[in-house]
Amino acid sequence: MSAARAQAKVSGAEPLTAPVEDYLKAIYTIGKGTGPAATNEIAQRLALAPASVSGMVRRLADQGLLAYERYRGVRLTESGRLAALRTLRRHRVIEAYLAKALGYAWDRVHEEAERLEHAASDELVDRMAATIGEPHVDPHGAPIPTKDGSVDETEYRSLADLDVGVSGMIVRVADEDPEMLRYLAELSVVPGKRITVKSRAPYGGPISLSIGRHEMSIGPALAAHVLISPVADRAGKRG
Amino acid sequence: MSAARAQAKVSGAEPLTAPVEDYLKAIYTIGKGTGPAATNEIAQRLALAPASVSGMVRRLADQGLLAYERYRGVRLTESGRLAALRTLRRHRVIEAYLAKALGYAWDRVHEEAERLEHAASDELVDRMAATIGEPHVDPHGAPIPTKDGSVDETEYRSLADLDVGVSGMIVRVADEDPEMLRYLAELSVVPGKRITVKSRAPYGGPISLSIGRHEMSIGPALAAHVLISPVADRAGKRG
DNA sequence: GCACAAAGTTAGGACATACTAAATTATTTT
DNA sequence: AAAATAATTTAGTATGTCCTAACTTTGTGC
Repeated sequence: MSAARAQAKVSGAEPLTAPVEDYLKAIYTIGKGTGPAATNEIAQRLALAPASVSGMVRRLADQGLLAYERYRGVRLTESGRLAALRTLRRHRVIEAYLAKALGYAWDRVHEEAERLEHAASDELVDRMAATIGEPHVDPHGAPIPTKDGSVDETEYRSLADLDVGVSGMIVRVADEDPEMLRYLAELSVVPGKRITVKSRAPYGGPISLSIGRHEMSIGPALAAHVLISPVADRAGKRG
Repeated sequence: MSAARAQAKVSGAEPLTAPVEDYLKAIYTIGKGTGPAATNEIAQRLALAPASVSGMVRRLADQGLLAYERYRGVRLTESGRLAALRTLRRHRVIEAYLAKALGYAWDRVHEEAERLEHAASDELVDRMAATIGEPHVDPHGAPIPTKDGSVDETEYRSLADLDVGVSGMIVRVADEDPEMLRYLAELSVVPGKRITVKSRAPYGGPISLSIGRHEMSIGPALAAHVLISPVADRAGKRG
């Protein structure tokens, strides 16, 4: 497990607004923590006009949350990264809590968490986490940052990239599209399942899989949203 | 138990903003549901300048949530009253849930609920309520409105108004001041306790009480925040 | 290396919410 | 009923977040 650690600079910060937290989250996930994020991509992820993003990133840069050069995209500063991780922790703990303590279906937790993450205090989130046994991942397999800003940054391969014959453990699926999540659950494509790629049709054709006794085939667009931790198969071959 | 019922006019409403919900809640509690609320009182309760309230109530009136005549105060319309009750239900269910399911102290639930009430969906609130057994009151004894907009509107007498010798059951205490709540808890002045007024000093002097074996005395300002359901005492006398 | 496309920014404006200061209306006192 | 006081509103302004339209910069293809 590769973990990134952050110096806990105790910003004397007033609380961030909901839109600001959303920007930071988006920039974090685009840049995978430290990388740059393009204006257009931020805009797309937040469903905003690019012009709006230009304005906002300037303000966030003034507040010291971003490093920003005109026309060059943005990058989180250390304090911006920590703020993003706090929000991400909130979001994922809330998702896990809703699923485990309140019986939410896994395709419904994202939307609810998306609002609650801006209103829940750190104390509430910590109590939720404690109540359900300090989970390390949310219901879709996304790692939950710790209070001090550590997070598992292992990069997994997507199911779309696995070679034929390779087996792996499903570790994570994309969490935003409820319909997709329901479909995946129907197919038993959920974190923790062992999966084997049986065959792949060329030119974007279907990928055939087996999970336990079940056989199925899915398109590459869907497969790209399923992340896999490779494990040796019978022949000792790796992905 | 007197209950007020409301015709569930299914407004095709976009969700209300947090400030709007706060205004409606304030107006509801000032007017006890149907009465008028003065601009100044709304302003005081929300810690805003009166001028800000004038502006807002006009917009709310335009939206059909309030009946408003310049210089005459406001009154909730039926749809405004229902919206206020929805928020109040959210708030109180959340308070009860935090206390019962997550171990929050009763002096901390208000602040957390104050933020969550604007972010929680009806579904979440209903699940919370179901999980803790559909409570009828929050941790401070305030009645929880039902989903269809009914609420117990019984008006109780405050401890400050009880005559000497009278006994009663504590049904509710004011919920906003954490320090006061901690003090009351220390004295066992909590909902459900049987209380008897032993004596009252004149000119705003202390009120002497007994709760079980405990004897104590408190000032009238504090007593005013404790609501009592009168019960016959040994002599059959009533408050 | 120039022209065009893509990406990004600025300009100007809207809306919700808040403020202070000044004006107005309502109420109370004398 | 006039004057004084209290309550409320209007006027003008600020901030945060968003928009569209027009402009500028960057990068690509020849």
